[in-house]
Amino acid sequence: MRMSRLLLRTLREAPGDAEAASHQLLVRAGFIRRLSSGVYTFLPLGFKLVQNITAIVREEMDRAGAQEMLMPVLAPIELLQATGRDAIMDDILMHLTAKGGDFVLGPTHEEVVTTTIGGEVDSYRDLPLNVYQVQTKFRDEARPRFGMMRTREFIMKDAYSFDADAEAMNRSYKVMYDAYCKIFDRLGLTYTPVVADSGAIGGDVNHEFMVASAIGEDFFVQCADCGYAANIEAAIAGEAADAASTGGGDSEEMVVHDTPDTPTIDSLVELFRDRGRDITAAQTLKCITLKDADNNMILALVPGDREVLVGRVGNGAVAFDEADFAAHPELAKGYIGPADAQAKSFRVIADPLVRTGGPWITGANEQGRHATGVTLDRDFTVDEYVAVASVAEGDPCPNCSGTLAFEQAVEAGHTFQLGLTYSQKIDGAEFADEDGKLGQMYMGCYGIGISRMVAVIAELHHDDDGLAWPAAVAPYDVHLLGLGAGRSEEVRDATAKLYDQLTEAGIKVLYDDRDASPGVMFADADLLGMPKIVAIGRKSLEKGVVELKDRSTGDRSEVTPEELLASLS
RNA sequence: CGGGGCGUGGCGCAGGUUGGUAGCGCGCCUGCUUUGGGAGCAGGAGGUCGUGGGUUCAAAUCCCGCCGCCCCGACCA
Repeated sequence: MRMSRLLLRTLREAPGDAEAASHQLLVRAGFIRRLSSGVYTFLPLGFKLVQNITAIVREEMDRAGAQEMLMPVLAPIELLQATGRDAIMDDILMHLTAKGGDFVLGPTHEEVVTTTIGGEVDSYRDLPLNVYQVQTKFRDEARPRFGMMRTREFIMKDAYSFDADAEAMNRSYKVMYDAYCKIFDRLGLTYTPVVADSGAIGGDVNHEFMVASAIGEDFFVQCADCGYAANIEAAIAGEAADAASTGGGDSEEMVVHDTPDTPTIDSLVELFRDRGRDITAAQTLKCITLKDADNNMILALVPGDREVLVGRVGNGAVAFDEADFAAHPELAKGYIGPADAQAKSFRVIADPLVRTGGPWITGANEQGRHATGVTLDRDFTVDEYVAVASVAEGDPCPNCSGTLAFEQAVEAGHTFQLGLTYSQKIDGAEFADEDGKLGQMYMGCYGIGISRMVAVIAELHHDDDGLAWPAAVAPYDVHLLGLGAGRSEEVRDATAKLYDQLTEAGIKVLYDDRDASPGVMFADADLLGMPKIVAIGRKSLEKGVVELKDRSTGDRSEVTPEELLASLS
């Protein structure tokens, strides 16, 4: 490709509203342009990148036995209603009313694929089956972020496996899991598969493929000793977690203190420190009021330095909202304690850490008052122990004697074992088994955000001068610069000749044939980030060589055109 | 959805408190010179100052509403 004809405008300065390095560089290098918040155009160079990433994903999907197809973007709302996801995913669904009825723009395709495959598969002989597509998805994200990292319209590869039983589903899952590892290896990403929470997709076993990054929206924990890795939402700390202690011993009296304006743990800790008592958040007891799907009231207890993972409570539990507190004026919001909670119709659940810690500093159930020396089984009782506390850096590993470290990361892919979650709710997802009995298909689903990969790879592969694409995804293999070609016929001819030779050899070349100054050419080449930069100028011509620079390593060498051809083909 | 910030040529910004016919750098066009790490000179094009209303002789500037964008949080297959 001759640069003089390429739709490309590089920017010397980053757009003022771009924060992440990948976002700034992708815009500066002319790969993407924003149309609206979280809605982007891929310009020619950016689209080549998308195509290259997609090609790798396709190869590995095909190799793993998955078959590519293409489902509609439009999904009838009735289909989502059948599984209840019209409500579950309500806040991200984009609706569209058309002559044929009400639709949503597909945010993911479990329902569509289940009904489609259900209609095609009637026998166990048709299974196992794995289908995939590469398609634009729509999610009305509350907050698009960091350029291509989180957008409202994005390209995704989603695959779905169908099996006759759980064991076969496990095998299909393993094949996909391995394929994902190959894909991320080939994309030049350093990743960690972690045990994850299944969220709105549902199902049991699932893994997120995490890429460590300072702009990641997720955190996972990892044990350096045994390799255990889990999203913090799914992570469970080992039993031997150190007990927090107020140092007062079991005999510490319960004392109520006036603690005005301390509705949060932080403000409480600060107040005690101001009063000369040096406490930490871990010595306080966090009491969170919840209600479940049957409107039962639950009080969840965790040490004050932890969060309550509401999803672990079960039965659709959610935190009290303002209306709930308004309906229960006897609860002193911000000063709730566990004392006599059962008398207020709470079921008290506590993380096991509550058993090993204490005495606690916690709410005294009166506005502006807290109690110290609050002791388990003397001042309050627990109905059930559930691991509802978030893990903390340094917690013991659940699998070995190591400790857990935190890592910030981007979710690059996610694989789920869905089981019968969808096939039970969608009509027709049945097949005749060997005995002629009807069974339901065990499903798995597997997603990779293709357009997000553009941002993730850019985050990992750039420096102060610009992007540095891995060879496997780079839009072009070689960026060829004709230094001063505008005034030197020799240089122009030599560069054009090399361009033709390289192109004939099957090498993808971006040829800078613009009448630009050498500085502009070098700067743009570094910004665009093709793996090899080859410069020809009067100086190198005199020596009969070309200058070769490896964009990633910065290594420079002088080689003859013949040597260059030989090394690249 | 809560908090904060910002909307002025394609991009980055100044001007705004003190109202008086819009400016700088980059980019773009023409010409000449220049050419190994974002060239110089000269000339030129391009702006409903997000939008609607209000105050005023006069609004980019002051007041009110709305829209959009970014960051933090909540949320997030």
